[in-house]
Amino acid sequence: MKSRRDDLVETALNLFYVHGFNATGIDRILSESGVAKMTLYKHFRSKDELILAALQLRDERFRNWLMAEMEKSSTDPEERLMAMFPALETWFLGKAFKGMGFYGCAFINAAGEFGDQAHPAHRLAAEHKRRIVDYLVELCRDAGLPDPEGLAEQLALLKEGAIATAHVRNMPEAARTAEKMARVLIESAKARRGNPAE
Amino acid sequence: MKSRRDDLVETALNLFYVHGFNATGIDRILSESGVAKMTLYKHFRSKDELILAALQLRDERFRNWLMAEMEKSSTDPEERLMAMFPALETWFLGKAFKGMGFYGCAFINAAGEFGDQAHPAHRLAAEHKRRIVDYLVELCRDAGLPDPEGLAEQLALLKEGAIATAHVRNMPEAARTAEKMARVLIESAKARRGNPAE
DNA sequence: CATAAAACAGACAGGTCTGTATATTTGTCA
DNA sequence: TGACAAATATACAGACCTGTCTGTTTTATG
Repeated sequence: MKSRRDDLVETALNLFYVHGFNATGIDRILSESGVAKMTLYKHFRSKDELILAALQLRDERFRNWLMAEMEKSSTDPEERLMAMFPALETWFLGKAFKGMGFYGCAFINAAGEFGDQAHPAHRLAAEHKRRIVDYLVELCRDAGLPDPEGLAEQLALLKEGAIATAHVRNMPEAARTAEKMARVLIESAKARRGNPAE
Repeated sequence: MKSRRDDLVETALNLFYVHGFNATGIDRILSESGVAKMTLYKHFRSKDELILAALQLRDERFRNWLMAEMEKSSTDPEERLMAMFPALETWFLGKAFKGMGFYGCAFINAAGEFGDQAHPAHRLAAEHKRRIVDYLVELCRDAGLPDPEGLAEQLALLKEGAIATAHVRNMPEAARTAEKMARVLIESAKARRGNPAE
């Protein structure tokens, strides 16, 4: 059972994602969700709070989707890591979230609009990224890969690069580029296991 | 001799970069640049045109800076490629452009606010990224590296990933992560030279 | 069914935004 | 100095923005 609050946050997330935060007025969110203005301000103190709620929903939904994609691919941790990249490609192609095309990463976009590191939306974006890195570290550890923290940071950086490239340049194939790079980097890390010369 | 138009575009670029495009009103650009409103609309038809002019200035200035940083590092093409990453780090630390802190990539930010691929600002962002890739391809070729186009795309992807990571998570050290990755990828490409098995 | 909470419609205040109009001042160059 | 172009200040129109207020209707629950 979806509450009016859920309708609101859902609609807000979609509009913010497609058109940006500052460019999306609450009147549009209200008319598209069919919710009255007073109801909005009963649930949220301000538009900023609605933005935060939308980003929290996005964080939860995106990470759940990504982890599910990775985990359904295999039971092997290393294969699960590599499964991140085909998952990204389906996202880039607009096939990941129903009724929602690809407009880049909502959190990179949020950090762009709210450039100040102290802004709550920017902090939320940083948290989102950190949570994903944490998950990758876990998988690297399970896979028995050397320097799991360092390798997870590398894979996360590939993910960010693929997202930015796919969106700005309209190049969904960036996922495949990142995939190839990940393979090389993981093999290189393995080759240096116990042989960390240089 | 700087014209009023230059003052306008310069101030606009700074404000757009720090606060975002939609969040920056013309009145603020006018008051900070000390230019009258009618002068703006004599030089530009609309705010959108001013945004495009600011992004064009940014494109020119950023690429000139990056290429100069890379070229002053060495005469060897491969070393020049690798010099991109220390250059990125000085940027992330706010030491690249005087009086201008680091607020991510202006073009990633623009693509975020103007999500539609057909929007002129988004297209300009894509062009900016393509021009940088072109330069990297050229360097890869000069360095005699195999598959220069593919390798340049990889290095560009590392650059995007480092930028996004440095900005969203406030991690300037992402430049060093990307640098290490680049070294591995270049060595791997060389090792497969004439031996493109698998 | 009765009652209370929730959501509704719609107007409105106060501010900000882009863009225009008008009239005055500044600067340049002959 | 005189003439012309450029930039200025200021006011304003019209739209949009967030957030508030009032009163009505719907919905859920006992």
